[in-house]
Amino acid sequence: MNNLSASLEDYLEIICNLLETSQSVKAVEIAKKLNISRASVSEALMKLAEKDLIIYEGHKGITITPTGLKKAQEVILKHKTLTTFFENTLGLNNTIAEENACKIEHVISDEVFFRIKTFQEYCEKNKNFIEDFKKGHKNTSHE
Amino acid sequence: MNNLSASLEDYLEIICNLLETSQSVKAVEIAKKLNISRASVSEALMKLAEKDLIIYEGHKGITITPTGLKKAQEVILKHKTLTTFFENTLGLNNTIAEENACKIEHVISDEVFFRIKTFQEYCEKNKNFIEDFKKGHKNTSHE
DNA sequence: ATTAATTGTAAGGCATGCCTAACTATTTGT
DNA sequence: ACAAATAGTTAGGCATGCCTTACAATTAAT
Repeated sequence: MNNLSASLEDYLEIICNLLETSQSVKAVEIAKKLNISRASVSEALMKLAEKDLIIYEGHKGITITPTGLKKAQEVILKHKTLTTFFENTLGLNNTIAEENACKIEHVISDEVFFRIKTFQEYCEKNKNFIEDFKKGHKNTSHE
Repeated sequence: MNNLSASLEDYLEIICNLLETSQSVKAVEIAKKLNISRASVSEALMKLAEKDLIIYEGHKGITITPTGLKKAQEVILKHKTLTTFFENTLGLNNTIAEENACKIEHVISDEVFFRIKTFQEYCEKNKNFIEDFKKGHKNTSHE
């Protein structure tokens, strides 16, 4: 009962991102962001609150708990690292990189994730190697 | 209605793999392989048959159609390529590589997949670069 | 303060994908 | 050929996660 579904991880991630620019988030903002109904968001928020990942008080808005923040940051780190790897190392465009990171972040294990992170950093230090690779892919990387 | 769920892709993949060693596959073999009930397999096979990806005739066994084979091979290629990338380039052990490939193969887009494939081949030609990277990870790669 | 607009909740539905239990059909062994 | 074992199906359940519709609560505007 401790593990979050891909769906709940997404909610948490969005809440955390929205909280960076405003004090408290409203359910309707999430509904708009995810393009789903207010009712579905309401249900999901109840589940997150039950797991003590957020504090949800209806019209008063949503606040994240320390546990929730930790979990959200883990997902966000996966998201960012994967996006960077797809863009900077593989040379793919941002849209494709984001879309794929969004899905893979929920299924990748910590071991593989951290290894990709380290590898990405290693590649960052070896620009020549990556530039040579990217030369064959001018098409997709900058459309 | 054309897109396969991760679950149905898994069934198709296993059917294809089992067909390599025997003429026709039985539902019970899949149930054992996936560790799920015969009833669940039965349902899934009906769905695959309805989509014309397999020919299913109960006790007579399962046969794959050309369309089904094509789809299965796509998934299998993703699976193999990802596993190889995780093992040979990132230096992770086979179990972790397989587990992650198994999940990512269902959510990764073709663009990202083909780029990883090309990148993996590029790395294969530049052993030094990869060997230097792997030197820091003796632990996980060969336990 | 009262109405209107916005936001949130509850109820009932649908699809996926798994389960068990009970039943049917087929195959195998003697 | 017939009983036993094996394989497959059906029915009813459960959880997730989405939907719509209708209703309730809150906030904003006049």
